[in-house]
Amino acid sequence: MVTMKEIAEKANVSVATVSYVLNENGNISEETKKRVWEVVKELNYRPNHIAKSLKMQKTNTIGVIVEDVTVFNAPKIIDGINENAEKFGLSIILTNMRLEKLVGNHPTDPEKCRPLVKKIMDELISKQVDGIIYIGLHPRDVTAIIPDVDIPIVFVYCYTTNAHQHSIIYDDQLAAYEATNYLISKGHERIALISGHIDSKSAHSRYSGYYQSIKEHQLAFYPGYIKTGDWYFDSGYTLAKDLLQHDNIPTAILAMNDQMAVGAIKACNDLGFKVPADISIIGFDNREFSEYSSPKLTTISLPLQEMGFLSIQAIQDLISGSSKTGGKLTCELIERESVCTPKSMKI
Amino acid sequence: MVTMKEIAEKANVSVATVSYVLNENGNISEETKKRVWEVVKELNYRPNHIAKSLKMQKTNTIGVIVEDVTVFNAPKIIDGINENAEKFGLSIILTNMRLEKLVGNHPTDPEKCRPLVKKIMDELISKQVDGIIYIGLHPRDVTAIIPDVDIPIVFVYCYTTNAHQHSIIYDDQLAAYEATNYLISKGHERIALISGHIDSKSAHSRYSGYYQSIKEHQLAFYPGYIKTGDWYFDSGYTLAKDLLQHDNIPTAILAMNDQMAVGAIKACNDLGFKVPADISIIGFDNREFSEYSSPKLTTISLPLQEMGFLSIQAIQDLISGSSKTGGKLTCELIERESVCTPKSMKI
DNA sequence: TTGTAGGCGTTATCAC
DNA sequence: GTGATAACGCCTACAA
Repeated sequence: MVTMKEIAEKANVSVATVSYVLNENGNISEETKKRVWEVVKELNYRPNHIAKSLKMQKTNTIGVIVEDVTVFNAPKIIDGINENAEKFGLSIILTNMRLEKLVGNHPTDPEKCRPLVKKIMDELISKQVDGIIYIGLHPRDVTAIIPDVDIPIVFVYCYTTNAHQHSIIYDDQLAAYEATNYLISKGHERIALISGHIDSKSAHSRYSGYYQSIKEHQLAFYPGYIKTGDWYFDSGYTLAKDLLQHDNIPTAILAMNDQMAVGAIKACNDLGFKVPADISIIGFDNREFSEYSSPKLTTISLPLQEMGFLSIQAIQDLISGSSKTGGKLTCELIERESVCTPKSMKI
Repeated sequence: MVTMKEIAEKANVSVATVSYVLNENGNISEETKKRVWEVVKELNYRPNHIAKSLKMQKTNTIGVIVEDVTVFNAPKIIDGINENAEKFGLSIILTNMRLEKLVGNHPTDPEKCRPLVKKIMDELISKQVDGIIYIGLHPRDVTAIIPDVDIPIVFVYCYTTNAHQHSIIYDDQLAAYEATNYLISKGHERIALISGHIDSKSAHSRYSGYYQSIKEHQLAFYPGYIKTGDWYFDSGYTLAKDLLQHDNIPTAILAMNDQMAVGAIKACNDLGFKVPADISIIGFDNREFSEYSSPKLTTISLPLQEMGFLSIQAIQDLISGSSKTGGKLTCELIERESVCTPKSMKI
C-alpha cells in the first residue's frame, strides 16, 4: 500500500504538505501542488480511510440492520438508503439478522431477539459507525428489542416509543381509508374486508381506515363482511369462497395484502364469478406478482424507497443534532384491472 | 468512548496488560485478569475496530458491490453472503450501483460502467476491505467493466475471463436440458421454446440445453417452435398465441423465464386452452409470483442463496491464497401444477 | 510556504 | 507477570 510518507519522499516535501494538498487546505504553492499531484497519480495513491477515521473520530459510515433482506420490503428500502447515502458521502455496513429463518413467521419474542440485536449493535459500535438504521420485518413496536445504546438510531418499517429516536413509517390507516373510498367512488356499497392476523398492528390500522370510510359514507356496516385471515394466499382463497357462498354477496373485496387478494381472485374464478365484472378486488402492498395476475391487481403501493431515502436524512439530522420533523408517509393507489363499477350500477 | 487506557488506569495496570487479558494471550495472573475484566464490564468497554484494523493491517471486512439490489436475484445472494460471512467473522460493506436505474434494461455499455465501477472499487479499497464480491444484474462476461485492481475479487451471477479471479455461476444449459428432459419424460414430443433476448448469454445456454435434450431423445426439431421474446410478460403472451394459432400445436412450452411463462398461461386461457390439460408450461427462475399463478407454475429454481454462500468461501480462499475448485452450481426443478402428461397419451 | 511533532486506540517487541 | 514504547497512516497545531 502506498502511503503519504512515500509520496512525500518522492516529491521532496513533508507528509504535512502532502496532506495539505490532498485535502486542499493550507497555503501551498501551485508549484508544489502540481508536483505532489503528479506523484500521487504516478504511484496510484489511495487514502487510507481507516487511518483517517481513527484520527478524525468519524467514519462516515452508517450501520444498517435488516431484520431480513429476503423479505419483500427490504430491497427497495435499502435502495433508497443507498441513493441518499451516496449524496451524503456515507458508506453502509449491512447486517442481516435473517430473522425470518430464525423465528419463522411467529411473533418475534423479545427475550430471544434482544441479545441478538445487542450483539449486532455492539459490533457496529465497535466499528465506530456514526449511526444505525434498523429495518423491521413488519410494522410493529420494537422498543422491547432494542438495547440501550448511546448512538443515533432510526427505525424504518417499525417504530419505537423512545422519544430521542426517530421512526420512518407510512400511514396504514389512511391507505385503507383511501382504498375504501376508491371502491365507494366506483359505486360499491357492499364491501367486504379480508384482514390479516388480528394481533398485527397493520391489520388493526387498515381495519380502522376501512371502518372510517364506511362510516363517513353512511354505508351499512356488516360484521359478516369482516373476515380474518393469516396474510397467506390460502386464507384469501377460502375466506373469499366463504363470502361468495352466503347471502348478501359483496360487490367488492378489500384484501389486506396482495397474496390474499390473489387468493380471492382464484376463489372467484373457481366459483364462476368474473373479476372485476361480478366482483371487484383490491389488494395491498403492490407486490411484484400483483402485476402478473389475471386480471392485473389494483392495489396500494407502499413508499418503501422513499422510506429508505428519508431514513438517511433522519439519521443525519440525529447525528448533527438538528431537530427533525416526524410525519407518516402516504401510500399510493395503483389502478389496474381488478376494480370496476358494480353490475347493479351499470346501464 | 472508553478506551484501553482508561481501563488500565482504573485497574492499576498498563495498557499492555489490558491488551493481554482482552486478547487472552500473554501470561497474566488470574488475579489481574479478574480485576481487568471487572473494570471492562463496569465501564462497558467496546474495542475500537478502527484502531485495531489500522494496527493489524486487516479489517475482516468484505466489500460487496451489487449492480442492483432491487433485482430479484440480489436479496437471496446477499442473504447467502451474510450467512457465511457471519461464520467467518466478516463484515459486509454494501454498495449498490443501482445499475438498472442508470442504464435501464439496455445492454450495459462498458464505457459507461467502467468509471462507475472504478470509483466504487477505489472507495472500497480506501476502506481497506480484504476482498470484493461483485454481484451481477444478469449472467454475462463483465471483464470489460472491471478495472485492474490488486485485490481479491469474486464474481457472482456473472463472470470474468481473468484467471486469477473466481466466478460463481450456475449451469444454465444443464437446467434447460433437465427441464426439457422432464417434459419428455412426461410424454411430450412437441415442445416449443419461448426464448429471451437472443444476445443474452443465458438465453443462448438455455437454448443449447433444450436442443441437446431434443436431439438426445431423437425428437423432431421444428424451427417454428422456437420463438424469441424479450423476457417480459407481454412477449410470452403474444408468442404463445402465435404458437397456438398455427398448425401443429405444441403440447408443451418451455419459457425461459417465469414472466413469459405466466404470459403464456394467460394466452392459453384467452384462447380456450386449459393448462396443463391441453398444454403444459414450464418456467424458469422460480420467481416469487410463480407460486401465485393459476395453475401454480412448474419452474426451475436458481441456487441463489448457495451462490452467495459460496462466494464468501471463494473470497476467503483467494485472500488466504489457497487454491480453489471451480464448477458450476446446479438448478432444481420445482414441480407444481402447470405440467402433466399430454392428452394424446392419456387413457 | 513548508516542516516538526504529537496523538487517535491498538498490538507487539522487548526489557525488567 | 507486567510495563514502556514504537509502530499503523493520517491530520493539524505550532514553529520556522
